[in-house]
Amino acid sequence: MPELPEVETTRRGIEPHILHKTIERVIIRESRLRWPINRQLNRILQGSQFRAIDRRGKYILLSTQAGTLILHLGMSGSLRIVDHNSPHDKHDHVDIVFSNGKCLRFHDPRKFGAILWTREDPGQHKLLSTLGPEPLAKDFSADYLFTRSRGRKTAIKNLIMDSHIVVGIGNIYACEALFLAGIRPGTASGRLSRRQCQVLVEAIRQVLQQAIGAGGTTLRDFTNSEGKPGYFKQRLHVYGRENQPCSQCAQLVKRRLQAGRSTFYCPVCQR
DNA sequence: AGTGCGGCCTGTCCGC
DNA sequence: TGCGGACAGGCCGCAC
Repeated sequence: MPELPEVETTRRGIEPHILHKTIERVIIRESRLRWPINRQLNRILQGSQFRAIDRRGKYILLSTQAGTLILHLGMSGSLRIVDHNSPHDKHDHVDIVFSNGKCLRFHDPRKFGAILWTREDPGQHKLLSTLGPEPLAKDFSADYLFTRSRGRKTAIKNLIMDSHIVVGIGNIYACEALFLAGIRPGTASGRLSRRQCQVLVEAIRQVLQQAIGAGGTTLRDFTNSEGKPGYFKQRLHVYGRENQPCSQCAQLVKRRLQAGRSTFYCPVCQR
């Protein structure tokens, strides 16, 4: 589900409610996520506080003095702030309960998400150490993308969805950024010109920033930390719009499968 | 090293 | 109504 804008929306939403709040207990109802949750989490976190709420790519990092909780929402995960006694449903797998009666609740029907504990610098963790740059940071530049795409035959859409190249871009925003940049999603990465890399980097930044501003995209079930949807769906140009007219030229938007994922594009505006 | 899949899960929707 | 199959905001880990 969540790409960078949804994860950032979630991070901003939970931060004021959990930063520097004392953890009373951790309730694990289902530990079988993508990787098993550490069963000692209650013992580890009890009595401590989160001193920073960060994001790296699609990971949310909750740091205590002793270590860091690494959260990933997978395809269907969400985090909400609720009262500790609010009734839970069958996919509410974990509660982190604070002494002020508030609760950070992890919900994930498909269980592709993850909750991992590490005592090390999270940047050194196996899952994070090989990640590419943040798309909104300076080191994600036209030069960088041009260099990394040289010699690559893989489609440009797949390349920008590869978190080892650049983090945070999933299926929706890859399609949207390529539309804004006027580039066919199936173009071999190595054939992009320097100029096209420049345009694409700017398009990625633009679409992510605007989506963050709108609180993310809700297609079906994404909700923010207050349980409310994001509003970027209304501003999608191609994603989910197969056979509907392109917003620029009225040609019908096409859908095709790329690496097993649906790709949407305008055959006229994207070359 | 780069590329392409299978697999992890549950839910929903669509056609028969 | 029931049932099978396709599909869904991700990504690791494995073959080739």
